[in-house]
Amino acid sequence: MNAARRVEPLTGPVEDYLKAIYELERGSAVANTSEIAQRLEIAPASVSGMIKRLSDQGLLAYEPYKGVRLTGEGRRAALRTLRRHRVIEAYLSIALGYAWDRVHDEAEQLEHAASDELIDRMALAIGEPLVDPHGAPIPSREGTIDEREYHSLADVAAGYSARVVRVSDDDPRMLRYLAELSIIPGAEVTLVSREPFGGPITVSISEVETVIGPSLAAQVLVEPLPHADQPAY
Amino acid sequence: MNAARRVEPLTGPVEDYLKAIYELERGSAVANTSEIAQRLEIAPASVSGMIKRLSDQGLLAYEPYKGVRLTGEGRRAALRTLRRHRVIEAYLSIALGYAWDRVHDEAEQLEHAASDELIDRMALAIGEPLVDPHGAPIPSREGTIDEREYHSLADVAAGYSARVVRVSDDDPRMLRYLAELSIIPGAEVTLVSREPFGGPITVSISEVETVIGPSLAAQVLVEPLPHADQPAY
DNA sequence: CATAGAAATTAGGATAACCTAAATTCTTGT
DNA sequence: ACAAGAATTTAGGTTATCCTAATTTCTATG
Repeated sequence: MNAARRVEPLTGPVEDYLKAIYELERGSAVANTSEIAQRLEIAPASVSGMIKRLSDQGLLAYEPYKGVRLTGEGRRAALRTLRRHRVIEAYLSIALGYAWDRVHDEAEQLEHAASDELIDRMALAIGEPLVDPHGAPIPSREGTIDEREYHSLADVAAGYSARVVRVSDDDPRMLRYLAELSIIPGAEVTLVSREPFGGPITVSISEVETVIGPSLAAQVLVEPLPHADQPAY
Repeated sequence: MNAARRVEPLTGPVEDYLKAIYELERGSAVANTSEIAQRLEIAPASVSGMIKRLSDQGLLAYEPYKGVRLTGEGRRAALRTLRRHRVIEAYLSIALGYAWDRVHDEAEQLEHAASDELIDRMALAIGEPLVDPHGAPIPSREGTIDEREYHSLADVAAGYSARVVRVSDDDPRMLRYLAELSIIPGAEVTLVSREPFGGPITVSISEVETVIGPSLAAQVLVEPLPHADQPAY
């Protein structure tokens, strides 16, 4: 029963660190200094310093040279920021007509300035959506989040179909390209064929065939659709 | 033909200084160190330092011990921030149902984080209003602003009527009190009587009489309404 | 299993924005 | 016209966040 209720609000940079660490942890259990540095576009030495402070503040567990993990408190703070970010993205898209490749950068700024009241009003105004415009799940006000893991389009076997659930959100050019191909959350995609040795993948979306590279396909998360044979992967 | 287009965006604190100086200048031609310090709730010594930097950056004209004035560039920056602030206030109130005593503080944070695109979309979504919820004029995208000056309710002579055009916006408790009395922009107020020597003022708003102090009345700006005799003041 | 190269940390600095205390300049009343 | 008090500035510090360069630790390969 420690975790004295924080009085000082977290600064913008601190929120960014926690968010980055949360997402890196999901991929590999611990977040390394260099991964964090790369994601935040900051020198690794700066990350070492910040990590030490955050660990002193009880927001993360840190063993030098072995990476960091969020504590319960750090995780709550990260999810609070993630909720802000994704509610803002959804609001900008639904209520203000933003293009889906523009919402990320704007939300990146606003998430540090918006009050809880604002986030709640925004969420209410657009019907409390469960996902943001890229299909990423929005944490609840209470700090719970849908942590289901999905396969990517790169894992779908030839002849199988899948529904796009989520695409990676931070590269505007990629998002515009995906939108052109109608590869957006909710779309049904059938995998027509794949070339071996990491070659291109041919997919069909509403009767139109397109060829995409495997690294792009890896950024598109899908859920399997029913198929005569089993299993989908 | 100098004024090299600024590359670095201004920081939040710098925007706050410029906004404060703009408003102080309107009352007295120059803004003094202590006035700025008081308005920003910062030590005067800190203001001296900041003023020097802003003056080096060409945002304001500064003569030690004599106060500061905005340069053209400083004024443009101040109006840009003021537009952000007031568009946000109006949007929160109209589109998100914020109470009018809550919009100021929220806008104070968001004004430093919102992009031009966001401000423009917000303004468009609520029909490009000309004033914020407190009646303050919203600068245009091009940086022009309605600088008309108004008398306050404290200056209205007994027997005359006036329309409320604007109230001071930064004290939530005062705003709630004014709203209770229906002293809000657009309201018609008739000055029933006034006690001498800075005594209370009796006003009538939609047939209801209320007594208010002169310092509160001074925060309420009005425009005269037609009256049998002339002039209104 | 030793060591080269990668990863991480420490050391030493910079900048922005604040502070308090001390010194300076201005203003005003007699 | 001058001295007291008010206003302002200067001096010296602090904190948060970043940097580069140097050093230390880890790890994977021959």
